[in-house]
Amino acid sequence: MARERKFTLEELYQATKDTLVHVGYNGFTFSIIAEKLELSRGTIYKYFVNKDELITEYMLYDMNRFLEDLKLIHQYKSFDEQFDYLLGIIFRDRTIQQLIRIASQIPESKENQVKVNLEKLRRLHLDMYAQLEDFIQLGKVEGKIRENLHSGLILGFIFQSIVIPNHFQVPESDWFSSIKDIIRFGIYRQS
Amino acid sequence: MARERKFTLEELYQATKDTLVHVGYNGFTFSIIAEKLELSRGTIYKYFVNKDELITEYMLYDMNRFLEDLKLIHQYKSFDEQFDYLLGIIFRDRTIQQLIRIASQIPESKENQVKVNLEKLRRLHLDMYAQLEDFIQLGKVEGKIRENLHSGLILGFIFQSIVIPNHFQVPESDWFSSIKDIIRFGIYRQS
DNA sequence: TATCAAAGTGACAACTTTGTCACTATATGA
DNA sequence: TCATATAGTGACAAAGTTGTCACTTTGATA
Repeated sequence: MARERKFTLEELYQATKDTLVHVGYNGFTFSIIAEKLELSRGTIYKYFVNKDELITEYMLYDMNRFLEDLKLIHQYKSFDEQFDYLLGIIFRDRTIQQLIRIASQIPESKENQVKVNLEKLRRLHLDMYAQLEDFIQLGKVEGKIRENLHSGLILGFIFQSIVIPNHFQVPESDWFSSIKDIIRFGIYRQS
Repeated sequence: MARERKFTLEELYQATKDTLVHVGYNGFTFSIIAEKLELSRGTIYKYFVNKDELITEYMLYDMNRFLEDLKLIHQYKSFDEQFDYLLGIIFRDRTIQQLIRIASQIPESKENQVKVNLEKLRRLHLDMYAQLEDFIQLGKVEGKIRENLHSGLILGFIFQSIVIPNHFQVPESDWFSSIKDIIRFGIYRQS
């Protein structure tokens, strides 16, 4: 009983993600999205009251997806296996921490849905951090990682390393395994 | 023979840097700068034809300053000393690679001065890379760092590590020495 | 094949940002 | 104290962005 839609929610979210990563929160406009999806700008307003609502809805979607993957880390019992698994999912989803940083730029909105979404995002972020904290603790209990390193620093290292730009077009799998290697053992030759 | 200026170039550049880091290229406006310096917007146009010229002039200034510091690395002969020195200046100037990323967002301008500045910036960036490449080679020749690691990855690792956000307010000097430690030896306990 | 619910459009007003310029202010020294 | 060079201002037009809405399109189904 209705006309066919010209785009799917997934396409819209993909365009939102690409645009956010490319031009940042302040460069994000509905015009850019409309052009990418070959729509008129007005159409997007049928689904989202403004850019903050679109951006936060997309972020919730993507963050939930990432958290589902993250929670599967418990399938692995040893720290080494968990390390491999975690690095794999972060590498696949390289934008996650960039999005977290962008989320913190969204101004306090009077739009109620945006407020609610930002609150939910904050909770997801805490949940994510709790999962990761468990992972670090396991590493310390197993004696795999040094106890004197602050876990916030270790996690920061992991997330930042993953997004090092591969300017020299090193093949993806070599690049990825070198990153894991550096995180584990650093750049110095073992004496 | 003239009226006193309400601001110095250093103050203007400082405001430019803070604003760029805070809101990104697309969020940058003369209004924000004018407000910070308690000026009218029109005043800034007396000195810079538009935001791209201000931003690129500021970046040249800051990049040149950083490169001068970087070149002093040759005062040190051993890789270990160079490593400490380099990490120190990058840590002091945490914004450098963020600025490099922002520079790549400035659109091709028809304004001639902006074109020239962007070209100069590209050359400075290459010069910087050449210096850093020497540093990595020294480390490999001395047998300090592993030869199988791509130097682009090592440098990326160093620059990204420095900007890990210190959410937990770990004292600056502890934070800094832990970062150096992880870069050298990774997060795993040495067996 | 007529109906109608959902999808899409583009023109409009309100608002913001950008760049210009005639004008005002002030420190210096003739 | 007055001439003048440089600094600063705020009002304006042009351009871009945001949000709204009456209208058109389309496809399923009665």
